Amino acid sequence: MNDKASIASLGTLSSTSRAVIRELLTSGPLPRATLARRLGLSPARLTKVTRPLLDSAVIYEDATAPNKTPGRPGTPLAVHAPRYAFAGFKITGDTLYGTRVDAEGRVQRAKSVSLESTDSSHVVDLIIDLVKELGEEQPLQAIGIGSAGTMRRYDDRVRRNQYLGWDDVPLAEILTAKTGLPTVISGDIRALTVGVQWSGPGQGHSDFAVVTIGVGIGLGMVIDDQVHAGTHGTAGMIGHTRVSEAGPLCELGHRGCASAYLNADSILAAISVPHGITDLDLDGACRLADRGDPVAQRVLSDAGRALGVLIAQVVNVLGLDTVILAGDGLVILEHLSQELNSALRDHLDPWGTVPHLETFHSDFDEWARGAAVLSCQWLLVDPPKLLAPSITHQQ
Amino acid sequence: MNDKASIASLGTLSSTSRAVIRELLTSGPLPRATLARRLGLSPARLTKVTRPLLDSAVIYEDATAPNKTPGRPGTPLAVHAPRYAFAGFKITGDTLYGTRVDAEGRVQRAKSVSLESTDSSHVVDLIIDLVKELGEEQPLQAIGIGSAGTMRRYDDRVRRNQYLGWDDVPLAEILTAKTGLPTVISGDIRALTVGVQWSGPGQGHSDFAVVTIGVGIGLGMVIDDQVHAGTHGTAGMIGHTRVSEAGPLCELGHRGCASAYLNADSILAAISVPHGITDLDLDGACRLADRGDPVAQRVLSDAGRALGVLIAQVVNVLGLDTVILAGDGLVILEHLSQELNSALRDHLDPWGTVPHLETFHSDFDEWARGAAVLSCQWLLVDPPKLLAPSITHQQ
DNA sequence: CCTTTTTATTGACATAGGAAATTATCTACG
DNA sequence: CGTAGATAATTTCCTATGTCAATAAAAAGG
Repeated sequence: MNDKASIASLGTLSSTSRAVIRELLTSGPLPRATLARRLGLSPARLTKVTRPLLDSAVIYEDATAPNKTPGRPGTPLAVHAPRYAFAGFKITGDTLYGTRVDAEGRVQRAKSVSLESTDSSHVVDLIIDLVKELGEEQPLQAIGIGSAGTMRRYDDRVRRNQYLGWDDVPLAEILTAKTGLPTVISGDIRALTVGVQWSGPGQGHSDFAVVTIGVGIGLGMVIDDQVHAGTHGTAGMIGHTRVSEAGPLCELGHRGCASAYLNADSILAAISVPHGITDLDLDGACRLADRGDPVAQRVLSDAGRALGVLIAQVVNVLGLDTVILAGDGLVILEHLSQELNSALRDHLDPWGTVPHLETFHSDFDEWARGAAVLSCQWLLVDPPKLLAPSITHQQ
Repeated sequence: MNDKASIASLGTLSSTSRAVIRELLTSGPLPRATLARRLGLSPARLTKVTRPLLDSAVIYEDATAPNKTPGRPGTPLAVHAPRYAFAGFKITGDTLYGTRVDAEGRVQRAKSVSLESTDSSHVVDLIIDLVKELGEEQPLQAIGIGSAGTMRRYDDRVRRNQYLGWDDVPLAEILTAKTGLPTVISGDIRALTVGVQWSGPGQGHSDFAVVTIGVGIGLGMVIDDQVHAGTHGTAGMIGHTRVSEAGPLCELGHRGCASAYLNADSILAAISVPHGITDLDLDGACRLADRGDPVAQRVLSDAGRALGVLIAQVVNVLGLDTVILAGDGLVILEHLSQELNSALRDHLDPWGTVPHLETFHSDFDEWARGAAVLSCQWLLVDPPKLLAPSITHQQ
């Protein structure tokens, strides 16, 4: 009949429609019957909910997959993911990484620019330029930003960012005013975790943790399908957990804390100082260890032990069976897996279960991608009140 | 008109009605307007939802509280809590503790019996007898059971209980068959945590942890208003967290683990062995420390340090601002608060916030009370499908 | 007494959802 | 090849849940 225009924003759909899309995005194409069972709806309702989504080309009927069970085969529904684009940014102390992804989290474009200053108005200008550039070919649904700090899961401002020197910058309001796009802010590790959850190795897991190593140590966690940030956004601060009473000092003067063993700078200093060398990087450290250098070997095995202890503690508290390792420091992982595993087993509670460890090799763009996926999740889970519902059901 | 009979089971109410009752039970009497705002409903809906609840005397209109703001004062609604009774049990290795509580978690009766054997059929018989006795004066809404083990939040069976030697006992099914009452099983620490959450010091907090010391170390956590149990019910297993690389051995042969410092038996052995005494209890240990006994003082301060490290780790992972200390080992707390606080501050992440520590003095009945509150929460949050809805709305 | 302010109720109406019957489309099997 | 059995999807009809706008109610302060 009346050919409705396509849906402007996924955030204006009804909660049931959004639940359908969420399920399709996180689980892949599914027939109506399966969807109905998963969402606890009747088949009748599902037909009624999906019809307007089909009419407006938010979703489509997938080619019928071959079927070996008796009975009429279901026609899988799938989201027209490429029709919906999201912009995601990661702000580090010196660089702004930006990506455009589709609803399934596939990166369509990526671009990074150096920060000339950490002044918030400068960074805002850079973000706006990048938003315009990324949105040239296709309108954007939302903007997601990840940076260090103590933001809540879906926050509207940057809180306590030590690298940028920002405290309480209402970035979402500013960007929404200047771009007209709904914007959400989150801690970078939380954004990465959402990327892992919806379109990474966390898919299909209701509970897991992401542990990142690199400049610092990060912990993101998904509990009951939700990213957990803590009351004040301070969850996952495990970088200064004491691993040993002896051991090296971290930059805060803690002896034997995790960052003193695991931060890239700590590892490099621990190797290069005794050897009197400079210009070492993690790859170089690994090569040294491969060649039998005792200092490098010891430093890396100590790092492995520290990581094992950390993971064990997280698993003991949360009772997880999946932990995903990520971060740019991951190159050292194969040199420390032995110590890691033995420390993990040694510190796990005997009544707990040994978690499945997965590695997720990722660069900085992956953090920006996570922020984009975060904005998509935000629209589909907890959309801001902006516009009137775009489609209604008729019986 | 037709004077409907009073509601048989709270579990048969609609989800909105249950949300209203939940809010009233956890926040106390509230006027309709406030209730509507908190639950995200329109005032009109609230009037319509609460009318049948008033008609059937599930709730009542409280005496109007004095009011100083302009405008018509609201009439607070309150739950007829004493009309609804729940039975809660805690099963230890040698005793069964039973309580009957009302919907607000107030204990109406309590009784405990010793187990003659840990045989499940024997324990089942004891529970059934106690259920009958507790339900004499008033019909029971549900049964809640707490025991050690790796049960999920609202489970139907006892899994891996080391003290009873049970593994996979379908206790809920058995008890429902024999008593006709909906039954829910949970880990004892989780049951205690629910008691703390709904009618204890956790009221009003969306996120907090309960740490218990006594025979063992327990950790219960509430995240986003929900008790967290982990995928396999193994969350909160922090008893064997390594606190130090030196230190005493625990019963599993871990050197310097938390139980080696904090379990009642460990503390008592550490003091009585050097002194060559027997028959020491925790009160005695405290008296020794008060009198200046260096062994007792050292053992207790070590315990305080261990507890501080444990709490810091939990807070670092979860980002909590409230931690509640409980358990029968709490008597030693004032002797170790100094070491506890310094270890806590020393091990907390500098970007985290120092949590508010509260103590909750409780006996074993409190654990049974928690199980009863758990069954109430279960009915109101996630009721089993048993009966047809008992009241309907008419426009 | 009247205005302001907030709470509570009412009735008209829209939407979300389910149950049961019906139709559609596949496999298995004689 | 045709039919029985199984499962998927739709249709029809009904109910439950919710909003909106208008109105009444109950206080405080002139």
